[in-house]
Amino acid sequence: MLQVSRKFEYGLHAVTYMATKGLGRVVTVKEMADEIGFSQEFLSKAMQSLKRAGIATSVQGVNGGYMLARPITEVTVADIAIAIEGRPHLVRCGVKADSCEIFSSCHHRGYMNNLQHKIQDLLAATTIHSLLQEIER
Amino acid sequence: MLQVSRKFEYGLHAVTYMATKGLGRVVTVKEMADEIGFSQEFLSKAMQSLKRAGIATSVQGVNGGYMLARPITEVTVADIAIAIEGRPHLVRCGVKADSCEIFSSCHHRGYMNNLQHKIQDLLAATTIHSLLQEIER
DNA sequence: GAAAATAGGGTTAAAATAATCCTATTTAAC
DNA sequence: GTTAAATAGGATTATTTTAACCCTATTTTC
Ligand code: SF4
Ligand code: SF4
Repeated sequence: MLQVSRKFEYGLHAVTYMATKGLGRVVTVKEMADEIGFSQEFLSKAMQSLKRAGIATSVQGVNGGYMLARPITEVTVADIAIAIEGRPHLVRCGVKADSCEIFSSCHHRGYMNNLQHKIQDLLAATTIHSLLQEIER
Repeated sequence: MLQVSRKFEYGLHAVTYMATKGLGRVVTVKEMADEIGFSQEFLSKAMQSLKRAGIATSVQGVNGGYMLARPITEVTVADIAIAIEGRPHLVRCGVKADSCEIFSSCHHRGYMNNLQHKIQDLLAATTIHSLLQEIER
């Protein structure tokens, strides 16, 4: 319950890795996978999600790779979570109303949605910049 | 990602149901399952967890059932989550260190654990009493 | 044209969650 | 004391979600 997905962790590690390499530097998935210690294939999927969300840009072909698309003060942990998992839904009815058999009589929805927004706000409160400072390697 | 388990929702509904019935009243799983619209068997498991955690007490035998063990101002949503799912672990290494292949070189753990505690605090900030008020049926 | 890289569809494997089944025990009522 | 209504809980199965893997296409530099 309430566990972050592996793909999100892959993505977050990739972003902090790229951030330490500087905004202009192009890094390959292979390089990141080796450095961080992740599976290249799966990390590649995470990168594709980050690209689609506009967090990273890619360069194809030989000498290609990924780099951050925006300054690290303007990307939050929430952005990465949303890029990779889509907007989080604490309860299933948020995704699809009729996926819950008691939807019409449920009185908890408001509170749950509230909670969800607060969690999202928590994630949005950390930028990659502040995360790196907190990490202080 | 970050979705609450079904069992937790069962448990939370059961607690708010019992709360509206008053502290002394004994209610059966069958009654709750019918009223709320849940599967009796599965709700029963949730109730057993609530009992073990000291949130509900049970009376066995004919005319038996469950009732709340503590005043609703002293039970929080976090208590229910912990009773049912155990303490939440946002990342797998929280449960078991060697479940993550990059554990020894990971710099994100501190932040993740921090985040986890903040989420737990969010849940702990709502008592059943305040939840009922927020719900205002 | 060869090689190195991203892009991405599709399938399989593993794990977590949810649901069900079944039996034991407790206790009130008759 | 027998029956019926209830909790207690182990065990299994089904379903869903997540993670991993495979394979091919495309892009681009040399
Ligand atoms: S129980 Fe309520 S909040 Fe949870 S999924 Fe169903 S309708 Fe949504
Ligand atoms: S990546 Fe880091 S935080 Fe996540 S499970 Fe592994 S060690 Fe823990």
